[in-house]
Formats: sequence, structure tokens, C-alpha cells
Amino acid sequence: MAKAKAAAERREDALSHDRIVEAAIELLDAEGETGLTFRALAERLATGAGAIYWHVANKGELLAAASDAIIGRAMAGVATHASPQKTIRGIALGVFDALDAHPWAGALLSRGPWQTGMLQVLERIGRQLQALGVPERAQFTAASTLVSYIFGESDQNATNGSSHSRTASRDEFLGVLAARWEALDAREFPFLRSIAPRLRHHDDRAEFLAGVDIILAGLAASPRKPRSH
Amino acid sequence: MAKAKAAAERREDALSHDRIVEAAIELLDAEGETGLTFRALAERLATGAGAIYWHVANKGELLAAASDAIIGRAMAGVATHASPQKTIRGIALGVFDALDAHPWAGALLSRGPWQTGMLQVLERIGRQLQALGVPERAQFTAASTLVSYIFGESDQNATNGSSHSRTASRDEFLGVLAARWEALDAREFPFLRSIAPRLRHHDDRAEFLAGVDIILAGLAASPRKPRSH
DNA sequence: ACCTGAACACCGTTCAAGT
DNA sequence: ACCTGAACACCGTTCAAGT
Repeated sequence: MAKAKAAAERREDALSHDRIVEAAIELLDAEGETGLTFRALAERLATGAGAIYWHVANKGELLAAASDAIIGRAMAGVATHASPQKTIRGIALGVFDALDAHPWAGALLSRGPWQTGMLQVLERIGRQLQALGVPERAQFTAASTLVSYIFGESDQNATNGSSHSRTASRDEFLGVLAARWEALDAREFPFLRSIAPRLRHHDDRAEFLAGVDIILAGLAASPRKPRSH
Repeated sequence: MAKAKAAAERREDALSHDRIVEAAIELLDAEGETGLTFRALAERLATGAGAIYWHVANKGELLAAASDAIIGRAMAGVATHASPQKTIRGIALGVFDALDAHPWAGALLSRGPWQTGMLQVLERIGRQLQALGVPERAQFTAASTLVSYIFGESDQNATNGSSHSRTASRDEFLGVLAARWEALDAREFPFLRSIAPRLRHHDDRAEFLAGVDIILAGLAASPRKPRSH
């Protein structure tokens, strides 16, 4: 029985949860969120649409599994032997780049309570905070603040990014955005108008990392922590 | 002509962008995201499904307008005469409570680049940062860090909250979550296991505000301008 | 146990036709 | 200008029937 199953899984045309998720990711990357269809997926897997439901509960679960896989891969590639601060920046950049490359995975946020992908990030961040000497009762708040920021900003960046063609004029996009902000009502939006010019030479990744650093600085400043380093 | 239009708008059965958005919000609040249908909307407005398309481009625009309206109302109710820090907390809580009451509005994040709702929040936060004396070249980074955190955490909280019935056992939900974390693999998730007990007496709003304070502390601690490159 | 594919119950969106 | 509602081109999901 176990032997039969193992043999079936070795056949390259056999369905499996993993193979379905894999195909879903390819479809999502190639055609965007609207490209993921049970019919399209079935065709790609050379099977019937209903067959997929034997391995996967529904579309929501499939999307969640795909998003988790993306985050999981990103976390697997994170260097973890540098200083805690540097490792945290690495984790953050891992999420940022993963969502940038797979913008559809940002929906991960709105899926059920505490998806596995986010739990992985939370775990890794938490460990670094411990290494950093953040007191125990502040660890959860600190970790969850970082995680919320990381996913929030990464998702925002990804959906902005996917609206203009990848290689092409990112600068043009920022220029249009800056012009729009400059055209806002002066009485209602003085702040946005004042910073609009800055939008034109704007480095997403650097800006994102600066935000991480602000939070890290806040952690170092607010509670007392053991003077190590 | 203008007179005829004004008269038509005064008729209570006349369609208009605002009335459509209003009905959409009611539908979304009552039945959740899946409740918003052009057919259901048409029935509620006592008209044909296609009529709505005269006033609204498509479902995406409608959802975006509804989300923006929710944020707009929340911002209108924010007290603005306290200290900058207190005002920022007020703005943050406004978003938090708005998304908690209307969880479907969290999708706002994933909609097009810089929705009006988020721009309003960014503007208000930015002004307070100016009042706080944050140097000009650090203002955008600071404001956008706060906004990303605020929407990220609020959305996360809202989708978690809507999974358990409102009035009923929130504690039960947290208990189940804590138990699940405690059951995680010890080698793979030591951090999550260690903080799981803390989940049981967890105050979402207090935790959320603590995150805001961490960021504010970080801004106060590193008044030096972030390197650009 | 696993797969097939037709069928069901929906959707968003369009558009000729009305007023 | 604005509204109607039938029609089109899809969906996710189910399920009797197959192997």
C-alpha cells in the first residue's frame, strides 16, 4: 500500500498537493491573480478540473498554500549568521523581494488567522530579538510590530510595482505619481505636496530598510535592555 | 440642465455614485465580501444590474470607493488638538477601529497605487511629524513607515477578528491559537512556543498602540537623516 | 483511492433597446 | 443623459460514474 503510493508519486503525471501548488504558482506568476483557474490548472496538469479537489479543499486553501510556499522559499535563503540586526534586515528583505517577485502572494495577509508563512517570519524575527536582548515581555509586541510593518510595506510596494511594467519605466511611474501629488489641493494636502518632489528619486528597498531601522531604534530606545555588544 | 440634475438628485430613488457606494457598504457590512454582488446591489437599489455601470466603472472601483469612504469617515472623527504623539495615536486607532468594524475594507491595501483613503492618513500623519520636528528629508520615510504599520497590523487584526463571532468568545479564539502554538515543533518554533502563553491575555488595541509607540520612539532616537543611495 | 468531465449555480460585464 | 434586463462569457464547486 505504502509502496503503491510511493510508486504512484514517482510517476511524473501523478497528482499531488505539491505538484498542484507548484503549477498554481507558475500560473500565478505567468498570468497574475486572474490567471489561476481550476480549468486552466486542470489543463496544465492534464487532468479534469474536479480531480484537483481530491487534493485541495478549495481555491482559498490553494492560494494560501502557494503564498506560504513563496515565503517559505524566501526564508530558506536568508543568511542567519550575521548580527541580529543584520539578520533581521535580511529576513525583511527576503519578504520584500519575495512579494515583489510574486505580488499575488500579498493576499496572504488577508487569509485566515496567522498563516504558516507569516508564522515562519515571526519565529525568525523573534529569535533575533531574543539574541538582541529584548526583555521577554516585550518580545511579542516587538516581533509582531516588525512583522506587520514588513508585510504591510512589502505588499504595498508589490502592488504598486506590478502596476507598471517590470523592466520599463519605474521612474516614469514615480514621476506621474509625484505630479499627481503636486497637483493636490494646497489647503487639504500640504504635507503630500511638500514631499512630492522627493518621490522622483525614491529607492523602495532603501526606504523599506530605513523603516526597519526606525523600529529597531525604537526597540533599543524604549525599554531598558542588557548592555551587551 | 443643472437644475434638472439637481432635481433628479433630490429624488430619493435617483441613482448616484454616492448612493451606490452607500448601498455597497451596507451590503458588505451585512453579508461580508461575498455579499457584494451587482445583482444584489441592483435589487437593493431597485434597478437593473447594468444601471450601476453608468455611475461606476467596475467592481474594483466600487470596492475601492467603499473602502476610501470608511477611512474618510474614520479620519473625520479624529481629534487633532492634542499633542502630536497623541494625535498620531488617535489617527492610528481610527484606522484600527474602522477596519475592525469593516474587515472587508482591508483589501484597500491591495488596490491600485496609493488609494485616497491611505493618502488621507499619510497626510495627517505627516503633518504631525512636522509638528514633532522630524527633519524634512526624514519625513516621508517616517510617515510611510507608520502608515504601513498601521494598515498592516489593523488589517491583520481585522481578518483575525472576523473569524470568530463578534460578541462571543474572543478569549476562546485566543486560547485555541495559544494551544496551537504550544503544540508546534520545539526545535522548529522555539520562540513561538515560548510566547504562546502570553497570547491568552492579549489586548489587541493596547498591543497595536505599543507598536505605534515603538516607531515613535525610534523616530525620536534617530533624528539623523537616513543615508540615501 | 483516485480520477473524469458534465452539470449546477452562480458571477461581472456588455449592449441593444427604451425613456 | 440615464436606465432596463436579457444575454454572454466566464467562474468555483459538486457528484455520479468510472478505474
